[in-house]
Amino acid sequence: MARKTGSHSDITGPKVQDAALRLFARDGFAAVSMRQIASEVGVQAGALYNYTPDKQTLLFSLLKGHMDELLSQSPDAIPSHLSADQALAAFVEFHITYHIDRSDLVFISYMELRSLEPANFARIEAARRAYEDQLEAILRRGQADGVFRIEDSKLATLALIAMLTGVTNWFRRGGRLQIDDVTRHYVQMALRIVGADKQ
Amino acid sequence: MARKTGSHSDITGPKVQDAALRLFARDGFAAVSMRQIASEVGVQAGALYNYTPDKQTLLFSLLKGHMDELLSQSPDAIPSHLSADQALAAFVEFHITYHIDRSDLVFISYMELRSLEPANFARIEAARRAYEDQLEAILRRGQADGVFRIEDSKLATLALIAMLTGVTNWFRRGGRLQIDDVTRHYVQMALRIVGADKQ
DNA sequence: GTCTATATTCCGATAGAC
DNA sequence: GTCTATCGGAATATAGAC
Repeated sequence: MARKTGSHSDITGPKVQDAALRLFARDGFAAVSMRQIASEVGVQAGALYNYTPDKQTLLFSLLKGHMDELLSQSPDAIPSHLSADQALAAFVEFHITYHIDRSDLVFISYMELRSLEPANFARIEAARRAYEDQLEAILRRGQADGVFRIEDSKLATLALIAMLTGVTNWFRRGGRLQIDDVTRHYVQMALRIVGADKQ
Repeated sequence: MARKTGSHSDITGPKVQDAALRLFARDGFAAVSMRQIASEVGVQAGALYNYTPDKQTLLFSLLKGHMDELLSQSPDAIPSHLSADQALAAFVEFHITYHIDRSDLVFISYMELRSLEPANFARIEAARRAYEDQLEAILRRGQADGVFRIEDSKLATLALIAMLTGVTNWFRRGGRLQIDDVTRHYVQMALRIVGADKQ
């Protein structure tokens, strides 16, 4: 079926998101112009406004989509057949493998929160906290079961998240380490942090 | 001694740096205008150019000053009377206490590196790597002494730095935890990561 | 759906008076 | 050292032709 010339909404739409993500991560939201995004996509600036009402909403939709997918793919409850240390290992593996090929999204999710209007900011922050709460639930379960030796589960949660997400800052495919190596080491470090390593 | 009206270089200079740091951290380098900075300082935009040749150099001088002071205050060698675990504990305490009241600098040092010209970027990156090498030296010493059980000292260094620096993202003075509480917990977690905790 | 053209605003940086 | 004024350019977003 031939398509009318100049009608490419199902192609152009994702290209706009991809280009915006890449450019926002590379240069920062404020430094990227709508003309730059349009140029990457291969259209003129005016055409972008068929896909987003404004630049701010374009950023928000990227971050919202990221958090929604993260929350939909992460196990929202601890499977009952797993012990706390097994659940923690699974969380570490999930977190690293999910984020490792999304370093651009991780970067702008952390950095361009401030570029969001307050209402949009609040929605992203709430999603992030919900995700962190999943990890803290694992730590509390390990505390309760006597498997983990943690004094402050909130502090340990924040320390773990920072350690794990930091991988996206330096990991490069084809580098010295494979993803499996990285997850194995980080699982061990995570178990050690909570006092559950098997020596 | 009376001062000539309109002459305030020793007062205005630091105010320019302070205002630029705060605004860059809040809104991002590209989003902040020289007019905004001038307005914060209480002068007109043109007057800023008595203190910096351009906006880019203003950012670089902030980051360079930060790294220079960090490197000058951190112990550049491991005191010989300290064991590796004592040296690690000292590093953790230094890193947290140094950075905890400099969250703006930490933030822009991580985020606005990309806003630097390549030559300036390289200088900041080199300083950052030199700092990380100080931590890795401690880990290698612990490995050699048999005090630490680490498979990959580079990986452990990156994990530790990420975990420790993450404190600046959430710590607030007057909050639930005092700095001493935070450092105590993080020293324990750091020792656990390297396999040197005393159970 | 995309284009061209444009209204409006703001930017970094400089020149010259005081 | 700070001011006012300004140059040259680029920004977001919109209007209307096709």
